[in-house]
Amino acid sequence: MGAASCEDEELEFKLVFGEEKEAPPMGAGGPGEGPDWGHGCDDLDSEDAPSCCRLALGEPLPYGAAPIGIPRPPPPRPGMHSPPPRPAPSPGTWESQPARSVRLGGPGGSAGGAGGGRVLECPSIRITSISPTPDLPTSLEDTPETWGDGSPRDYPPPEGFGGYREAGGQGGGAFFSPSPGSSSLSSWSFFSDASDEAALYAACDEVESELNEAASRFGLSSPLPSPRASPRPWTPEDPWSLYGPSSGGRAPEDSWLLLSAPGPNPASPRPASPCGKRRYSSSGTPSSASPALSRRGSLGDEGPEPPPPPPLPLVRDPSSPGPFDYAGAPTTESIPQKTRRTSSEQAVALSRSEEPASCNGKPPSGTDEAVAAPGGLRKEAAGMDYLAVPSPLAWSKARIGGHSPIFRTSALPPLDWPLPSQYEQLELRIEVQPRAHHRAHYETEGSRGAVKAAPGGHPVVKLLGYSEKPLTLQMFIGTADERSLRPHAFYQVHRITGKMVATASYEAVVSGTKVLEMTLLPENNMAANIDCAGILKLRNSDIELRKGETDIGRKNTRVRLVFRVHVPQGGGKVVSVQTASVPIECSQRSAQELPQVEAYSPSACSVRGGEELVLTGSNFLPDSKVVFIERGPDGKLLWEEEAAVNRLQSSEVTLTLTVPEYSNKRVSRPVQVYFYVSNGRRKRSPTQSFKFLPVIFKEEPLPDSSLRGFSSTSGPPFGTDMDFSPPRPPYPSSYPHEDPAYETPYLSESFGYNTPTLYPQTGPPPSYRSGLRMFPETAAPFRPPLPPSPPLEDPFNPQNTVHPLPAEGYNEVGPGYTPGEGASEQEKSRGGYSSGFRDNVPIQGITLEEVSEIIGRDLTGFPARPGEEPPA
DNA sequence: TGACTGGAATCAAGC
DNA sequence: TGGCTTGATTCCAGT
Repeated sequence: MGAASCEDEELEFKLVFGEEKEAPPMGAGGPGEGPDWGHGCDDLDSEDAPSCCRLALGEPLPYGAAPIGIPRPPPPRPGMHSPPPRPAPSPGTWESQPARSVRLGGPGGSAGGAGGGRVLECPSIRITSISPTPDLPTSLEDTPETWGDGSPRDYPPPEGFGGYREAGGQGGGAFFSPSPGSSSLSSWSFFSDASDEAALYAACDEVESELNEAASRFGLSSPLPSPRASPRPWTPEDPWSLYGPSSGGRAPEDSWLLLSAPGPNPASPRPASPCGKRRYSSSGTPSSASPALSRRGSLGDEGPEPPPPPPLPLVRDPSSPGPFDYAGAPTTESIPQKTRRTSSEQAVALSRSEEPASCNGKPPSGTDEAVAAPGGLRKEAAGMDYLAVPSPLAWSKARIGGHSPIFRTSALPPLDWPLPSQYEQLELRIEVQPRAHHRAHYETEGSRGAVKAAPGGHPVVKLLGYSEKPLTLQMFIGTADERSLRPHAFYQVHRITGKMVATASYEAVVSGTKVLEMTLLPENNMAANIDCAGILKLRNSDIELRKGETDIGRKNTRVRLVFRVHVPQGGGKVVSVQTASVPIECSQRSAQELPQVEAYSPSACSVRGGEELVLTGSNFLPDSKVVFIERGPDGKLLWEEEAAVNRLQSSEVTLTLTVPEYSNKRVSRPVQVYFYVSNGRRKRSPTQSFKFLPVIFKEEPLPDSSLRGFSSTSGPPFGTDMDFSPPRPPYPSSYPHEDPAYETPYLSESFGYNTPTLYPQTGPPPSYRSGLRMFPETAAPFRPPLPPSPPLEDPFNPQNTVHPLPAEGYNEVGPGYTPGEGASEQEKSRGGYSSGFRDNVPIQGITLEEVSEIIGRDLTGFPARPGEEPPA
């Protein structure tokens, strides 16, 4: 077992660094020497072992697998990012994110044992001559926590492949080192001696030009073909076929359950519920299992999390196999007492404090408290307190900075790898979006059918720019939070079959995520009707119990359908494009109770208010309220005003209201505010953006911005001009839980205000705004309902990546307005904001200087909120 | 008969 | 400590 694993590992390494030479013979690492891939499986018959164990045994993985030696995707569990290279101590150097140590197989390493193998330090890989992300703090180097070393994430769950249910202590005590089929990073662990490390360095030096590619492999698919897979006649050159037979280990409908059925009773799809209802604490873990993580516990309430348990000997690479690749990892003793909070309060605290700390994009796992802002941000009234998750923008940036969607057929990107929806002429587009609600079914329930489209029928996905031959369209359930798009830990796609289902599909399991594969046929214009995809809800407690799982399921009920296709380009390369649907609320309750705003018009009006605003959506009640709010950079509620709803012109799907007057009618710039519909406490719609315009402004599209090619709806954070963070979906509705204050900051680029603000950024997609020309007295065009196919913005698509705000130009009505003109250097450095401000102010009869004079304080350098005058 | 749906009961946990 | 509230999960019945 060990030997085989080692061989694979070595091959993997070669590929990662572009060494396409013939793989050397089996590498070192005999039994007891190599990582104990098979830990936890020792007592399992290889035939019956779950995939994870087969993996460990050197058998193929479902996903990806073409030629031997192709790195396997790391993301053992949905949501776990593949780690990017990190800056090495020496300038201009990238260093991989290896497992720092590996517990080698040894006596006692079997499942259930405590694992007694020796621990080896794993070498780091340095890739030179690469300009690292400048803003990645070098402290990363010194903070193992950055990648969660020693954190709960590091301890793979025992459930093994697909084991999202309580494992009942399976394999407790045994550690699993990265699977041989795991990501390339797991390779590090394999090079446990100096020579290997030297080889690594040498290899790295050779592949400078392929760094990106190499980086992309930090966690790519397994080279190992799945034994179950079968060739796909219709896609001879489909990249997936290149994955080898595996093709994701296409499995029968119930394969997921089969594979995932962990624990003592794999035959039973679910543990018997003691009393009909399953108790959270029924997991058998001392620490009342997941939800123990108190649903509403707060950092403040709980205080700082106690220091993490002493680091276990095995510290796995974050990118290395996770839950699904491990088996036999300790359960009970290392289940992290995840102090999670589902409230936005928590989310914000984490988010804000985390961003700087998680430059690699990975939250300091297990140490949420550590990064939680003391005194965290209060939970504001607006929005539901659904889970808002941290926004590892920096992580995204570091991770995919500039990476093109071109991959080798032998190393397709993992599911959590952000991909553009468009590349050159290729574009994967959702022609018909799914409904905003789809009640997912539990395993204990029958299927609740396929996801449907808003206008009826089902979602339709189309690949543009290619029609040569059939391709495989992959679909999985992704997250809909503000973090980068990734497989959802609590939802899986569910294949729907039946006579009413016209689209043939196959199920595959890719790194623990169920993937539905369909075929895009040229005769169908490379379009697929997604009538075969339902959504399965996994029990929160099962998922949260997984080792390394940091997401929470509570209130994390929003998903997106993610579609991905790999288009062969010749030369052994493919272009991988991906798109995601609008968010889909999957809970029954929320779907029934939460008001949803799907469209509204206008999107802006004069600060005087008084205009009629029409909202269309659902779940509006006779006593629904519409509240406008504005928040400051610190998230503080600056202004709140309830709009007057015209009940006579309102219905369950329409609300007609009068826009309230803005608090400060002397603003010189458009003011971004938000509104939400409230059906009562905790029953609020996602916030929608709205703008109050000063009389002097009108709105029209900006000329092409340099950001367009890269920006996402998240906008370039921290004043950087490039942000590859996954785009936020361009739809009006946001997250029901989202509180504007906790939104991703954006830059009001239109004003060149380069200081990052924490203004929330929700609201409609730029595409809705483009062309918007708004005078205070001129209503904007009606915002379309959730579009049938609002293309997701993507970092690589210059056409649909208009920054929300930047997309809007505010041209002064009066003559002579030239942002930045005559501005001081300082002003220019701020993008002319000040100058614009000052230039405009006089129109309203007062200048900044005058204000300064009045209040006796120099405000010229004061970074006032965009769109608002300094206090007078 | 089985899949699909909608509704609601029950439970756990926070407030 | 007990009641209320909320969200998750399970169950039931109708189509």
